[in-house]
Parts: sequence; structure tokens; C-alpha cells
Amino acid sequence: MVRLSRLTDYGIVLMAHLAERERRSDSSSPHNAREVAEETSLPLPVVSKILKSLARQGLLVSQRGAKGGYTLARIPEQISVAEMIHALEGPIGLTECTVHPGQCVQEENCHVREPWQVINYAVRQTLGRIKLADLAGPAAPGSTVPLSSLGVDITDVVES
Amino acid sequence: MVRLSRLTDYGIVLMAHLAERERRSDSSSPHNAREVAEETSLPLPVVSKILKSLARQGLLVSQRGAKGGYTLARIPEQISVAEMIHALEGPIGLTECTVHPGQCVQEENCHVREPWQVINYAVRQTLGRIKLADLAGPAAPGSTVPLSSLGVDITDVVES
DNA sequence: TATTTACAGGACCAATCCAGTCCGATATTC
DNA sequence: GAATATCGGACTGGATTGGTCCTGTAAATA
Repeated sequence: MVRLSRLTDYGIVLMAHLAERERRSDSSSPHNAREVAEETSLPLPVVSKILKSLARQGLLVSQRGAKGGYTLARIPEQISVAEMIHALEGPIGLTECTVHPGQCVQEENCHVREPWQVINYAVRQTLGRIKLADLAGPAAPGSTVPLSSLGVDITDVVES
Repeated sequence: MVRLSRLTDYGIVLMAHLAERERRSDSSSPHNAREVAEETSLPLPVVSKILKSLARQGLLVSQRGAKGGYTLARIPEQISVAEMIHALEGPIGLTECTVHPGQCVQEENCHVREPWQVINYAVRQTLGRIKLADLAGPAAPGSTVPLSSLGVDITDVVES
């Protein structure tokens, strides 16, 4: 699978939604969970939970009380997909030993460990290059997705 | 997390072990599950289960009966990490909608879908470039891991 | 042919993890 | 002080996963 948890997936959608919202209404008043939930048709408790985590991790800034809500902590060009994933589900690493060294009994004489570190690094690099701005942009249908500095054209993308 | 399941992790270790074993004993007689389990200190039922799947997916060739066992279906240079992951846990895709389209209710007006396809493509590409031979090689300690055509030096790899 | 070895396939269970809900506390506005 | 929102954490039902086990079948050997 190599899947993101569903909450993480939602989280990125929410971040993109917030970016979009901020781009439109240039007033920088915060966006509250209820509205965001309605606009994305996601259950409020879920949205609430996710936005809380994102705020705790420093990707969003929260404002309590009436007229409170959330705003992006940085501009979308400076928030990477890797950061969002990291915020929502911890360090990115395909194997246990990359993330929690010492858990695996046979870490000592494991022959594939070092290569895995390189692989994880490569994946992190890939996810780090893609920014929130790339997701939230006003992608005209059928156009090339403006994946800054990734050098991939949408037309290359076919199923594996 | 973006983790592999533990069985997949084991599976790749097993593949690397088989590659190593074949490289040493140039006779191409099959390697049975019991021996492999002993040498990797993994429980036999687990090893057995994993090797079975790998064989069913065509990455290993199985030979039944006495003196039976498993051999690599191709040379290590022609088996990618992406293939092994795919064999053990299905299509590689970070989000649900990339793998099982139509499951997500709001697929229609989802603004991040197209970018996700590009991201998944990039990750798949990364994992596809790394071969079993890169994992199983006689990596001299401290040396550069010979990650063919990935262009990453081990010395660049630091924790995120 | 009988026996042994080894894979094939699938059922099964315990434990863990995850999605989603809910609640009381706190901060802010009016 | 009333209304609005976030904060933090507890809680639960359900799905997923790790791991075991059992029966069947194929091949080799004596």
C-alpha cells in the first residue's frame, strides 16, 4: 500500500483549501473549522481534530474565541508536502529502523539498512520539493500542473 | 508514517538475502524456506508466507518437493524495489483515490487530485530506479552505496 | 510404491492501530 | 456574561496486520 492515513490525506486537502481561501479573500482573518468543514463536506469533528494537530505542529496559526479560527503559518510556497505529512503522522520513513532505530532485533547484521536510508532520503527529497502552492494553484483543467522544480509533466503520468 | 508493513520490510530483506545467496553459491539450486529462515533469524511460518506471496507474484520461482525451494525469477539488476513493494502490498500510491478511484465521495470537485497523481508518479519513479542489486551488493562498510543511477551519495544522507 | 521433503492455499486469532465522536476547559469578542 | 471557537484528551467500534496452523499437492529418493 504505502498509503497515507486517511486523516493525513484530509489534512492536505484542508491545507490546500485554506491556501485557496486565503488567496481569494485577501483579508487575513482566520478561517474557522465549521466553515471549512462545510465547504469541504467533511465532518466537523474530523476537520476540527486535524486542524488542531496542524496548529500544534506549527503549520497553522490558531486564534481562539469568537471570530477565531486558523490561518496558514507561512505562505503556500514555503510549505512542502513532506512537512504536512510529517506534521500529521510523524517522520517519513518506509522502514521501522529508519524511524525508530533500535527496535529491530537484527539491526546489527542487517545488510539492507544503509540502502534503505538512501531510499528514504530520496523519497523525502521528492516530497519536500512539492509545495502547498503546487496543490492549491488555480489548476486550469487539462493544463500542466505547475509542479515547481520537479520537472514532471502531467502528460507523462500514466498508471504503473 | 508512510511506512511499509513489516512483512513487506521482511520480504525485501529476504529477497536481498536470496540475491546474496545466489551470488555466492553459483549453483542455481533452489533455496528452501527453512534455511532462509534460520539464516535471517526470522520465524519460519513468516518466511514461508512471504516467499509464497513473492512466488505467486512472479518475483520468485518455486520448486516443489524434496530439494525444492525458491530462486529469483530474474537477476537482481532487473528487480526494482517498487516491484517488490507492489508484489507484497499492492499498488504504490499515497492516497486512496490514486489506487481505487471512485471510493472517495468528493472525487468530483477535489482540487488536489491531479497533483497527487504527479506526486505518486514521482515516488514510484524513485522506487523503480532502485534495484535489488543495489541492496544486496557487497557494500563495503563506509563506502558509497552503489545506488545505480540515483545520483545520491550516502554522505548526503542525513536525518530530516 | 512408500516415504519424506517442501511448497500452495487458505482459515484463523490476538493485538494493534485508526477513524471518528464527544466532552470539559480556556480564550476572545461583543 | 453570553456566545463563539479552539485546546486537549478520553473513548469506542471497526478494520488491518502479524503471526500461526492445517490440509493438500508435487517432487525426489529408496
